[in-house]
Amino acid sequence: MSLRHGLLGLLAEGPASGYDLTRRFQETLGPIWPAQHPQIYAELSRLADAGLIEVDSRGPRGRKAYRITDAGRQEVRRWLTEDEVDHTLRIESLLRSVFFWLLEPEELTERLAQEREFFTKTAEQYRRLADAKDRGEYGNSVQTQSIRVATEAGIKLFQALADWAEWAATVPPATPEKGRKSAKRKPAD
Amino acid sequence: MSLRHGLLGLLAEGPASGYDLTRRFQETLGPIWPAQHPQIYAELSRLADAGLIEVDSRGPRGRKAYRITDAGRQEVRRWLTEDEVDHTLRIESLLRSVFFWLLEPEELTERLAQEREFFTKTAEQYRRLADAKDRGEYGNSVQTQSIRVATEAGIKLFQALADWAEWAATVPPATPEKGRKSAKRKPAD
DNA sequence: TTACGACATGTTGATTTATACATGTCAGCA
DNA sequence: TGCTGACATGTATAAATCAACATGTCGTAA
Repeated sequence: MSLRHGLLGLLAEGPASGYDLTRRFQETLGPIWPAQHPQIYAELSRLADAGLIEVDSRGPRGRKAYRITDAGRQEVRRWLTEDEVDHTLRIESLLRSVFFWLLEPEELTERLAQEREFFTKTAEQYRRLADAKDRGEYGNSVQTQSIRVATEAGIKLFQALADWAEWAATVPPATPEKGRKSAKRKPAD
Repeated sequence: MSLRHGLLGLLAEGPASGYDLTRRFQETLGPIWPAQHPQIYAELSRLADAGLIEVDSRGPRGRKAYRITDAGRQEVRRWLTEDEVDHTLRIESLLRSVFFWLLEPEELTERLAQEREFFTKTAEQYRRLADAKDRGEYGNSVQTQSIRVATEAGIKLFQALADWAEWAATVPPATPEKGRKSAKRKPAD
């Protein structure tokens, strides 16, 4: 249900078409909340049916821009203030790390180096974006400021992951079963 | 497809039943890769059909423990070494932060305080777990060491988010449209 | 003028994930 | 003995997501 509210939130800034929203979801929100255009168009129809948005204008090439309604504005605010935040993450890198013991030391080193590079680069990107915003390149509307705050999260998050990959590479390879009894599990019950 | 490999990875440690695996997905992997039991049982059937796992033993109450096959072991390793990591995240907290400008300053303060508390607590939990592991409470098998590494990611990740929430609370509330022109967007095209 | 690429919106089907329902077993205790 | 709660596995249904297909418009540059 977050896509629904994400769309409403973006439309609270001003009218936009499905195409616009798709681009913003891919460019700005892509790393934190991916969404493809079929899902977006479908959700826009549902939002319109529910009266939370309405067609604002029709442009060339069948372009339809939607505008948020009062009910819609109320609904985003309700979401932000009343709905519980779902803190579930889904990070494939971390899932994989649980199985690192299956890799040979060299394979692990290689993998961690790749991960570290990716995370470092991504953190860099966010840092550059934040700098541009701090220089005022995107104006200083309230919306821009919120995105600046979100960007800071991106920086800190990816920097943390980069630090993690660096740290993980320093962990000495486990000497399997060093005289200790293995973690072999017998079936419970 | 990650659930499939997650299950294979867990089974690489030793035989386990759907029930066991469900618990481990909820307890250990829950925060980084959620999965409910219907999905797990279904995937186990598919894995068995594919010959990547097989029934190891049958216990009381219809309990079926699965064992990974050689093909399965090969498949997890292939996944870890050859498949590209999907770095897409999905973080509702961050999605919401893009819309913070819709909140009154007091509402925002409240929200950020809640977020910070949650992230701090979670980081704490991981830290305690890591300490216990470092004291050797879980033995020192290679598997335990991998989980220790994953735990470190949890610590760093949630600490970064906690720091972010703390930092965000210090950002002065934007004075909307201070003589500058608004970010109101006209429909492109 | 015609061909191309960007714009723009949709449908279809497959896969994945989540929620709710349903069933039965076994251990321990009252 | 009968009840309860944890164990254990599944099905059914709905919702969310993704990949692929499909269609048509408009501007522009060769």
